[in-house]
Amino acid sequence: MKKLSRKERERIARRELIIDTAEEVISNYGFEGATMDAVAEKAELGKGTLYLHFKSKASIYLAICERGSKKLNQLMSKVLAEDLKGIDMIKKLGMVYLDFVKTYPIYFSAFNYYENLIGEEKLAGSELAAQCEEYAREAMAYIVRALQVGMQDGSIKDSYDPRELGLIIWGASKGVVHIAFLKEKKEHMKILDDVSFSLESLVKNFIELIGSGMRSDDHKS
Amino acid sequence: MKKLSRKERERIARRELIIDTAEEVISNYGFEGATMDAVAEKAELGKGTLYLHFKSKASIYLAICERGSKKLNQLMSKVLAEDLKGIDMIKKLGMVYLDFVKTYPIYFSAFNYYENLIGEEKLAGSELAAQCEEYAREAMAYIVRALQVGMQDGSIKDSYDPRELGLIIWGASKGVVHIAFLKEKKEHMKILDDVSFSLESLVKNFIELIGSGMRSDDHKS
DNA sequence: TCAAAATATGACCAATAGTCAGTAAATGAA
DNA sequence: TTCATTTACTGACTATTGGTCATATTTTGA
Repeated sequence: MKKLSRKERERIARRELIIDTAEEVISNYGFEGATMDAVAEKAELGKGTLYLHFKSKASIYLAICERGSKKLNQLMSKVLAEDLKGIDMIKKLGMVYLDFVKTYPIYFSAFNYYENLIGEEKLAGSELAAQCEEYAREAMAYIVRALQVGMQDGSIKDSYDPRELGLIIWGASKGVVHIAFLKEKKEHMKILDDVSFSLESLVKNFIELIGSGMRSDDHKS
Repeated sequence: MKKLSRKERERIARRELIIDTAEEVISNYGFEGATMDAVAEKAELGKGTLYLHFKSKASIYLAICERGSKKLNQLMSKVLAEDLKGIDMIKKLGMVYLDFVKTYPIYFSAFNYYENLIGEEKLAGSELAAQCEEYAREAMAYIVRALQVGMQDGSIKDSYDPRELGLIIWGASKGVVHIAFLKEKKEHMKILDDVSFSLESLVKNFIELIGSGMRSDDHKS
């Protein structure tokens, strides 16, 4: 048992090494520009070895996506554990997401990559894709939970269906952060150059905007 | 002059044919799966001919993106011409966008494709990319204009900066429609299966939500 | 009528994802 | 320790596909 355990640990370490290296290469060359040969060389492994751990290039990207989802969910779960009004939980979830994107831009890119794959087979029947989906479901559950808390404590209107509202908040948050994020990557997107607001300002105002839309009347300022 | 004009028309027709065919092939095989050979064959042209009109595969995708932007902007400009309260213009712009995405899903995909390219060179110095950017800027201008109308006619709070609010609305709308759109592509995204709302319902509620956030107090129900 | 210019073509090239036959290392029984 | 067997690794090779270019075809206009 000990022996198997060590082998298992080594196997996992190899896998992690590959993912680490892939993140590094992608950071330097982008998702398009990163090649399997480059990853193999940087990890000091033969290319074939990569394929012992991942069945395709897309799989590695999904693994990165999985890492990111896991990390984000950990951060979100902490917010849920705090003693806050529902409306403030929602706000804090928004800020946590913004912070996450700024701290780990590569995971944000990986999420987009993943979403673009949906619908184009490739990830059909993939273990990793299923895991990513599960994490996404979990993240969604946190948002819905916070909304329910808010409806319970009276800080959020209960005229919306929490699941539908959750989906809206999730989508809208991603959209706003996405657009703010594009702005940070200089070059192009001159539309954004006209607007001189920071990512923070944008997200805070967004949270404020939807916040005042969903806040129950007896909590309005 | 007549001769040159005819040649010019033929040249444009060829170009349009290629874009039409590319749209068709992409619809069948996805952006990843579509190959230049497939487009050439379907258009009954030699592959080299494609490169007389477009300098790369990405260029064709950008051309599709440009078409879509143009179309969307036409639809948006009509809304601006209507005699509506600013807040209702914003709502209508949202519905127009939703309708656009449902009617021309390929353009929505093309937009996403375009955005993913931003930052990864490839479209540096591209004529088409510049045109797409210009259209995006124009779309943004419509939203800002509608907000200004609303602030003027009193239907929208003037405590926000219209440009910042415009960016938020634009990003959030895209995010919500995006997530609702993923739902339509069956398979995967089980998170969304839990939620049985239609794209319409989602977008309407979203518009309602941000609407009540930005509506000026003397217009509140 | 025909030479020159413009246009079209597909065989070819380069890059890269993915494979596999062969090699090396680890294991564990004798 | 030895060696057969299993496991892990490798990089040369294949297949696919975006992009090029020498050649062929068509159009032009003198």
